Amino acid sequence: MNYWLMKVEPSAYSIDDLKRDGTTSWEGVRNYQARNFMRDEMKAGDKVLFYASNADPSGVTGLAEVSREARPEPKDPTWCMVDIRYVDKFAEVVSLETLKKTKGLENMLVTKKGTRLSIQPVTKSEYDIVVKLGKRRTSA
DNA sequence: GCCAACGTTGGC
DNA sequence: GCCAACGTTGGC
Repeated sequence: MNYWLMKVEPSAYSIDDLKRDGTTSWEGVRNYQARNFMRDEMKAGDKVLFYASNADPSGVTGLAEVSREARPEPKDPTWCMVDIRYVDKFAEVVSLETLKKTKGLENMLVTKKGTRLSIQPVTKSEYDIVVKLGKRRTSA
């Protein structure tokens, strides 16, 4: 079982879109490193942190899981896509700022400056911490 | 909208 | 194979 973080701009596709659609094909990745993660390491059932970039605030907005392993994109077989399935929408965005200041997440790639990789591996421990943050409701 | 950081391209 | 120029990403 592997754990991932997948980035997308909410203007392109949001957790609400995924909730509505149930599953979606993750197309359009045009980065070799990200493609190789999908092609070589993503398995059905892997857990996904759904991350909104260029958002207000940017951060993890919910959870998904890999429902179908990588296959070539029909129109552009150099690249490939997986399917992901909606799992949960967080009550509140776990913002990048929160990720940065949470103990145990210091090594997450997304918190590091200049990391543009749109699909990133995360550890189980990092995944669990983010889920805990996302499910926690603020008392305010 | 700005701009730093990064990946890719292409001339040599 | 180097590296400058260019395009893109993404936080702010």
